[in-house]
Amino acid sequence: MSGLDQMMMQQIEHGLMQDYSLREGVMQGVKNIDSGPGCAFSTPRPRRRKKDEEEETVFVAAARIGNMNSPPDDNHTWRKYGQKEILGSKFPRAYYRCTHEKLYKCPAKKQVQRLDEDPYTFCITYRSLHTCHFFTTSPISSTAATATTDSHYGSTVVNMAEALFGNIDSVVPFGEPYFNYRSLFLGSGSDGDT
DNA sequence: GGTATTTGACCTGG
DNA sequence: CCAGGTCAAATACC
Repeated sequence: MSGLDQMMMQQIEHGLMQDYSLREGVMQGVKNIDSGPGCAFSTPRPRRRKKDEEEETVFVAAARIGNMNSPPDDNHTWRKYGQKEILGSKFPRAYYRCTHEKLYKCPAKKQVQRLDEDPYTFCITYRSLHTCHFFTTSPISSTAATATTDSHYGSTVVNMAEALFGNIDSVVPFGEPYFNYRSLFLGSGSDGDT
């Protein structure tokens, strides 16, 4: 098994995330949710919630030029699977899942909530870890992937390796300039904005 | 025709 | 019971 590899991936992804987060000027706050009470599987719908999953809340400010209507994209493709209006927020919260969730069993999910205080700022909460780290359309995993005969993926793996080794700039073309980010926490009430 | 997105309903947790 | 989260069906766009 490539458990080590997976772990490495996670670390790398984390680093990468921080990397691009810094690029965009993002304030990052990681909150690990840990609940003790275990849930029995008696329910007909084992919809697990509050596990030892990792939750990363990232505040990112989108540019006020054009794409402010949509949150900045990371190195993954997301498919919106729901939207709900959150109490206390003027804007609805969007729920996204990895596009390749079914292909690569990528449990990665993210919630995008626009701050009512700053419509230009998005509160993106990343949940779970990505099994598909880069390449929105190409799979990862050297040979673990189902496609082993497709030489097309060969270059992908190489690129990935380069990305992992620090050549991320080559594979992560951030063409969207984000600026003007504000780190504000709603609910704190300690913000003397007058 | 296929895929992604949209909207409502349903379910779970607090 | 309320709020939040997820799924499913329908629709729009590619």
